[in-house]
Amino acid sequence: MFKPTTIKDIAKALNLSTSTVSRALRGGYEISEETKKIVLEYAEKVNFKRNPIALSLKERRSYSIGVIVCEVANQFFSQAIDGIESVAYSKGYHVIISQTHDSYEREVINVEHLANRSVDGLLVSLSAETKDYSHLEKLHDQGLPIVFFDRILNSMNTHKVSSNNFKGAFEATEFLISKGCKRIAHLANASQLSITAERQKGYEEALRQHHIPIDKELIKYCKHGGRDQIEVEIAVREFLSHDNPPDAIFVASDRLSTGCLSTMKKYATHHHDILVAGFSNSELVELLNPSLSYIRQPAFEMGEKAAEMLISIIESKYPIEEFESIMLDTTLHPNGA
Amino acid sequence: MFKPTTIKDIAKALNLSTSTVSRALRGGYEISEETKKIVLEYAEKVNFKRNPIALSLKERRSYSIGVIVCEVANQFFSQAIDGIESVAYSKGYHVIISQTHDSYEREVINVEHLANRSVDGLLVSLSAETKDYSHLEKLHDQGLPIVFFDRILNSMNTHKVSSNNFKGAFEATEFLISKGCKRIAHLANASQLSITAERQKGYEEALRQHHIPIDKELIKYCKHGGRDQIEVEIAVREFLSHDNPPDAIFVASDRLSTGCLSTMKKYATHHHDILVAGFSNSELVELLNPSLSYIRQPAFEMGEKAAEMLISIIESKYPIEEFESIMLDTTLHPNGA
DNA sequence: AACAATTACGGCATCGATGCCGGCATCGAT
DNA sequence: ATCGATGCCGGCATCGATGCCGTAATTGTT
Repeated sequence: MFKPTTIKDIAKALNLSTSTVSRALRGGYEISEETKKIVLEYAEKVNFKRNPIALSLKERRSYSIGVIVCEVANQFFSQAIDGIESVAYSKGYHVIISQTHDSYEREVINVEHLANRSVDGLLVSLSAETKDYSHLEKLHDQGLPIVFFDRILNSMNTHKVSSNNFKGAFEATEFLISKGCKRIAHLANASQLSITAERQKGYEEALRQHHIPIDKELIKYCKHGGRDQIEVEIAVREFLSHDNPPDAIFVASDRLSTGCLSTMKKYATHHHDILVAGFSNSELVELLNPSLSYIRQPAFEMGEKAAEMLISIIESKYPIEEFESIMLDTTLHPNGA
Repeated sequence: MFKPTTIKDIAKALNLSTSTVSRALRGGYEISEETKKIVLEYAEKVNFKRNPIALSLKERRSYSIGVIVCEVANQFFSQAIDGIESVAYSKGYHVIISQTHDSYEREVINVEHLANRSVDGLLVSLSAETKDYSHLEKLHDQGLPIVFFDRILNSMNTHKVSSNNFKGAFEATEFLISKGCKRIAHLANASQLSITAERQKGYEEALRQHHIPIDKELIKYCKHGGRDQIEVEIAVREFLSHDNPPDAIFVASDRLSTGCLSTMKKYATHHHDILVAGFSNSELVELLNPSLSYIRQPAFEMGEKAAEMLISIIESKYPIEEFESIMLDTTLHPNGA
């Protein structure tokens, strides 16, 4: 069996009390230099590591933060996680990652699991399916620090980090217009997500400013966030088979963008006539065919910011009253014909 | 502050002892139906959740398993993690993911962190840089269950899950030969990795069987696993600028495959003359240009198997003597001209 | 020399949940 | 009526580390 050395083992071996050993190892004040040296050397020798579980129990904190994302395979989130980890590690926190796969039930289970395991706080990007937020609100009311990033919950009073979705969508749509497109479809994520509304507004505003009518038949939502490829296929094929088909598609997220391209390659004989622009943080975008103009979010920085904010709440001595909402800029990368 | 209800709170509220409450909530034997009902109802009412930290301390186990991978952004690993999670969740275990980014130091830090946090076992895929295995051997000797997957450590006596790298590499190379390629380069991972040796053997055996000489100048290793894109670029550009350049490249891993294509697109004017085949579990492969013939590993199944094996060790009442090595088949997906 | 002050360490309770053991009460049996 | 059996529950130690408090021994002060 796996039995690490404890402070008690050291105390017994050196004929000291556990208190003395503990203080020799930590603060060290009130302990003679001589004893300290003996203890430190012996601890080193037997490869002593203090048990963080015992500490968590006593101190009511674990020095770990939980992260809730839909999936780590999505490059936006894996980049954000890298940002989160870089900040967390430098401040002595461990990161526990949990995937919802855009399922509401998984989100509830994972959130409760992490809360029970005494994470000191939660970084949350909502699942596409989530419409009921009571599992999060309950914990927030109990005092658990929560910071949202990307897919935020506006109604909760806490820190939030997002990118400028309106502007990103606006620029992408305007780019398509500048390329001469007149009928621009919009493939959107689940309608209850914050990012969906913001990006749709950007899309519609760009059309409006360029006097292009908004056609509701050219806007389709994927309510499971494209968790199943088939969901995306159906939507895109409806666009393609429209009486008056679009000459461009603006896609609202990473997974949908690639799903859209796959479908086009599979079914559209003349897919080079349709321009596609979408949100994507994939590192492979430049290699794609059909090509994709893409809006990139500063995922790493968003992760950093979110982690910094969460840790500042965790370590704050007084309850926070004033919460911040940070918005970072996206960048447009034009591509293709 | 965040203070969940404890068993003690319930005991006080109902004027019972903590032992009684505990037994009422759990086994329930020796407790009258009446008391049980009262306790259960009250616990439900105040949303009681037992504290897993306290349990971990007492029971010396956490019902969580640690996973060490180089990076979750790599689709092979994110798929493997999905497999791990599906098994772990169904057996009541939580999964803690840790990324090494193919750095040896990060691997050591993360392994020790997880061991300290009392994971019940570890699923490990080695970092590309790792040559010294003492951090893992020490824990294994202390009795911590460890199962390797993909990038395994042959010298350690434990369960292992891998794919048939030899066969996969052999088939890919043979495919390139069948397309008429005569000078086939090999872009490999760090030389100390198990997968590197196995794949190189498959590559060389295919050449041998088809009477193609093995040219050591056409084999290049990326000792950081392509962590920096520049590492891949240098290797590929050396291939391209060779006096007698290759007409095909067989690439040994996911990240290297995409890095190779990027470099070719960037620097090779006639890159369509060079066929590329490589290991990749990316879902975007079919959309890539230049196109990539790819060998796919059953990542999800590998994760499942590895998790099942680890949990079987953890839950075994007697020390395991006989360890298994499982090997799963890959599939070749031809593409391009 | 007598007392205060400081040094250096041990004892003990604590965090939350569990389980052994011990005890009280009620019931049935002889 | 007395004893054993059983049902039902509380007390207490335990897991590892910490920190308050108590205390012995040594040093310093007048």
